Amino acid sequence: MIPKRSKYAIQALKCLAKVYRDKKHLSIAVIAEQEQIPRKFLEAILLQLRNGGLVGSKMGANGGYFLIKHPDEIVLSNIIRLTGGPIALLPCVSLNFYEPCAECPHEELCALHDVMLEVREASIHILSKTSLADLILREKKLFRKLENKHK
Amino acid sequence: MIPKRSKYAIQALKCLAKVYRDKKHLSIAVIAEQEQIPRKFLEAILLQLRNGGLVGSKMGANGGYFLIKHPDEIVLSNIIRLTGGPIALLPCVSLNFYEPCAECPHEELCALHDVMLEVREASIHILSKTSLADLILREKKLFRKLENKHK
DNA sequence: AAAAACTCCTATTAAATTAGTCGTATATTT
DNA sequence: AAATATACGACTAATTTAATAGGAGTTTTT
Repeated sequence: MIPKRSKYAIQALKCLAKVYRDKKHLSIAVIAEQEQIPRKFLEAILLQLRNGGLVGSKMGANGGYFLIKHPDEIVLSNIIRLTGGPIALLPCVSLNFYEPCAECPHEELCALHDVMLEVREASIHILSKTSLADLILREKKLFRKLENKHK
Repeated sequence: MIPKRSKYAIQALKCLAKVYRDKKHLSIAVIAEQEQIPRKFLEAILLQLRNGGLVGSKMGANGGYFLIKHPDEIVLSNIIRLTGGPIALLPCVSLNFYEPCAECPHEELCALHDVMLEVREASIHILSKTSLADLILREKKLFRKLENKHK
């Protein structure tokens, strides 16, 4: 399970992606209300995303946050790593949060390690081919699909 | 990340799988020492596995735990679900621990839901094709591989 | 210049989950 | 009966995650 933090981050970034082409920025308060995220919690998350280089901010009245990268370039694995932590199921197969297993004398000999590596690869493959732009596009498609059903 | 519980469970079951054909049973104490798992913690885990129908137990002197199913039939997804909980990255795509997202008005319209479903399917596919027997076989192969390297 | 609308930053608290422990009852073998 | 196991419920500790509080610093609007 990814933490709520990460889910909130994805939601917030999706909002920002939707106004990207207009070069608009959105304030914490606006995003928080739109996405039903606790204001102060969202604040911390956006700060994290800023430090991670995904978003920029503008201070002062009429300020807010905006995407630095194109919505095509921001992928889910990226967001989750910045906010959530490991995607891998075990520390010994995590790229960014690696820790050896206490008991395992040789990682090379551990079959579980191997299997968990496979799982990680499969998960990351999907999560890093899906960008914010993809999410939005996909949502439009889902909407049209549902519309047609009701006709 | 799966909890330690689940990793301990896999280790313990692997031990039991290794003595399966001899119809032997192992005591908590023996497994705990062999695998460096806190004794009492392992006790709780084995109980969980027993309630889940994976192992049986025999009380009294010379008692212990043993596999009920064949090592071929016990797969990782099974073990993790019994001890750890969800494999899915979000509650809304979990088979056994499903909970709807608070905000999502229509799950059918949520692209994230879709992506996370894909991830779950990919993970479960791997985890449920890998059995205890596979793990052991795989470990033997890895060992031989390493041996050949050193020749 | 002052007020309003923002972000920025640090610290704290609250809640939930996970890890691990203790004591005792109960069953089985020797 | 003594020794060796599991069974079980209650409890504690540690860690992580979620959320809140308060105010300092910036920029825009009026």
